[in-house]
Amino acid sequence: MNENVTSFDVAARAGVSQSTVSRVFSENSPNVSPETRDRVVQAARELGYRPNVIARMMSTRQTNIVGIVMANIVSPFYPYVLEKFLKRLQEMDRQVLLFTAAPDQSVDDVLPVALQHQVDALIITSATLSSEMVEICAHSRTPVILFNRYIKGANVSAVCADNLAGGQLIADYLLKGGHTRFGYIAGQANTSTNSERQRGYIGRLRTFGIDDVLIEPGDYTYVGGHAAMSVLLQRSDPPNAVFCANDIMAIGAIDAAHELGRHVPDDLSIIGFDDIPMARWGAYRLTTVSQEVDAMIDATIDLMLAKIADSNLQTTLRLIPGKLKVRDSARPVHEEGQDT
Amino acid sequence: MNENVTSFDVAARAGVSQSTVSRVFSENSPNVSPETRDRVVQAARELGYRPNVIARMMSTRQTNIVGIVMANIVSPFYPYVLEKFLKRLQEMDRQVLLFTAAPDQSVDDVLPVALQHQVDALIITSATLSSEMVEICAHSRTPVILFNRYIKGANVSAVCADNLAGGQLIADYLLKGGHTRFGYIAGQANTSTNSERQRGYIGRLRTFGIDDVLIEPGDYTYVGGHAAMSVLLQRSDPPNAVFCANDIMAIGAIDAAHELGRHVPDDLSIIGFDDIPMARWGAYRLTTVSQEVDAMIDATIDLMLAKIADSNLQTTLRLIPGKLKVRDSARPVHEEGQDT
DNA sequence: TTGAAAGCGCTACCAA
DNA sequence: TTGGTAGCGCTTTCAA
Repeated sequence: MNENVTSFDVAARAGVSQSTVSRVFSENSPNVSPETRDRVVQAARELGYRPNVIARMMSTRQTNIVGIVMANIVSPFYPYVLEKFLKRLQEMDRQVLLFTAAPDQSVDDVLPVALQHQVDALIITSATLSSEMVEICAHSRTPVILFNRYIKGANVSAVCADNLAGGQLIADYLLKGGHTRFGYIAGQANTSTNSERQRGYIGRLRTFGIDDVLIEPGDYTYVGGHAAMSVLLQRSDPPNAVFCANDIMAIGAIDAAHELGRHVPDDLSIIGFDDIPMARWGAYRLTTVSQEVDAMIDATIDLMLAKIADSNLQTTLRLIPGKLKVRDSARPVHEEGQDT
Repeated sequence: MNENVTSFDVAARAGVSQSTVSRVFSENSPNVSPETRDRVVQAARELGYRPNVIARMMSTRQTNIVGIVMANIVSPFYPYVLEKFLKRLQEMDRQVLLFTAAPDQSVDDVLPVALQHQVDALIITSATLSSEMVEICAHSRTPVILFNRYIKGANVSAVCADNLAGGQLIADYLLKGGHTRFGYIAGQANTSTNSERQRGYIGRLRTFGIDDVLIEPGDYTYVGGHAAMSVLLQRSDPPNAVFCANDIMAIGAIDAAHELGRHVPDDLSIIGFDDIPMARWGAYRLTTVSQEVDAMIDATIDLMLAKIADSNLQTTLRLIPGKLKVRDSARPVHEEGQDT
C-alpha cells in the first residue's frame, strides 16, 4: 500500500514544496518555521512516510555504513567483539554491513562487494588481505582497519592486542612458578596473533636459558588443543608448563590432561590467552591473559573516525596490552596478578 | 583518485554510450556484441571502474540486502546461526545489514532503520516485535521472519525448533531412567522458547502423575544456571533429575553440582537444550536435545525467498524437531538415543 | 546491437 | 523561511 510514499506525496499533502519536506527530515533541520514543520510532520505521519535512506546516500554520497569482515564468528572471542562493535556503531547512527570470509584466508572475494556498497570504512577482523587489495582500498579512498591482525610493512592501520608482551608475561609467570619443562600449543600458523604470542613466550624463555620448548599445533580449536596436549603428555619427557595460544585450546588441553589422569595445576600448569567467559567456568578456572576487548574496540572506532574525517592520515599500529588473570590452572606465584 | 569513476567515464574511454556500459555490467547482460563488451571491459579495468551498487539500488528499487536483527549474539548458539546465515546469503549475492537489540526486548527501535534501508526482507532472531511493528512491516510490504521465536496470533511467519516436543522428549527420557524427583531450570521468562520447553516437559510429567516439579529461574546464562542448581540442591528434598532450558545453564548447573559434591549422573541427571559445541567437552559430556540449526536456517531462507517473490503469501509457522543427544550427564536408558 | 533520455527519491544550491 | 531545480550513478524503456 504505502510502499512508496515519497517526500513529494508528503509535500502535496502538507501544501509545501518537496524541498521543505526534505529540510524537515534533515538531521540538522535548518530554518523551517515551527508551523510548517508541524504540518509536514503531521502529513508524514498520516501517510506513514519514512525517508528513503538509499536515495539519501545517493545524493549525499555518504552511506553511513561500515563494513565489517569477520572470519571467525564462531569462536568464543569474536561474537563479543561483534556485538560491541554493533552497539557502538548503532549508537552513532552507523549501520553495519557484515561479511564472513573463510578463516584466515585473505578476504579478497568480499572486499570488492563491500567497496561497491560504498561503505564509509571497513573493519577486518581475524583475516588478512592481499597487497593488491590494500592497493585497491587505498585507491578507492576507503579507510581500512585491521582488528587483531596486522600485516608487516603494508600500508594498513591495525589495532591488536599486545601479543608479544602477553607471551612474555606468561613465560615470566611460569618461570616464577618454578616450572622446568615448557610446552607451547600453537594457533593457526599463518596468523600474526599466533606468531607474536609464540615469539614473546619462547623468546623470553630463551633469555632464561631455556631452549627446547615443545611445540605442538592446535589450530585454535578445542579439538586441536585436546589432541596437542595428548601428544605432549604421552612423550617420555612431558612438559609441566604449557602455554596454549588461546583459551579454547587451553580448555581442550585441560580436558585431555584430566583424561590422562593428570592433575591441573599440581602435575601440570596450563595457561591460555583471551579470557573468554568459559575461562571462568568452574570446571576450568583458567589462568590466562586477557584481551582488553573494549579498549581494542574503542581504539578501532577512534581510528576509523579519524580516517573517515581525514583520509590521508598516516597508518598506525595500536597495541593494547592485556592483563594476567590468575585463576587455578597454573601453579600460583605468591605476589602477582589478580583474579576476576 | 579514481574515487568516482562512473559508467560515463568508461563509456567515454571505450567510445560507446553509457547505456552500453550499463548493459555490460548487468547480471543478465543482454545483447551486447562481443567486441563492444571487450572494449568496455578493457576500459573499465584500465580505469578501475566498479558499478556503484547504491545507484543500482536506486533505479531498480531492490537492494538485495537482508536485515538481520539479533538480540543474543553472545550466547553460544547464535554465532553459529549468524555465520550460517551469512554464508548462505552471501552465496546468493545478498548482503546482510546486521542489527543488535537488547535481548528479548522488542526490537522496535532498530526496525524503522532497517526499513528505511529498504531491506528486501528482515530476519529477527531471539527477539520479538510489538504488534504495531508487525503492522508497519506489513504496511511497507517487507517480509519479516522470526527465527526461534514466535508470537501467538500475530501475523508473522516464524521458524522455530519444536520446543514443545523437545521438552516432552526430555521428560520421557528422564522418566524411563527411573528418576523420581524432577526440577526445571527456566530460561528468560518472556520467551516462547522457554515457555514451550517448560510446557512440554512439565505437561508430559503431569501425564505420568508427577505434579510438583521444582522450578528455578536461570535466565539462560551460565551464572543463572549455576545459582539455580545451588538453590535446588540445598533444599531438603532436592531433585535427582533436572532439565535446564538451555545448554549453558546446564553447564553452570553441572559445575554447581560438582561444587556441592554431587556426582553427575549418579546422584543427579542433568539435561540441556541446544547442543552447542561445549556440550561435547570432556568436562561435561552433556546429554541434550539438539536444535537442528542447518535445517532451521534452510527453512528460514526458503520462507524468506518465497515471501520476497510473493509478498502476500500467508504466514507460516515451521517447527523443526530436534534430536536427543545421549551423552553422560543423565542416567542412561538402554534402548534409546545415539551419541555424537 | 546501440544510443538518447526519463526516471529512482533524495540533498543542496540559488533565488525569491 | 521557502520553492525551484540540478544533480547523485545507475537501469530501462523507446527509437534508431
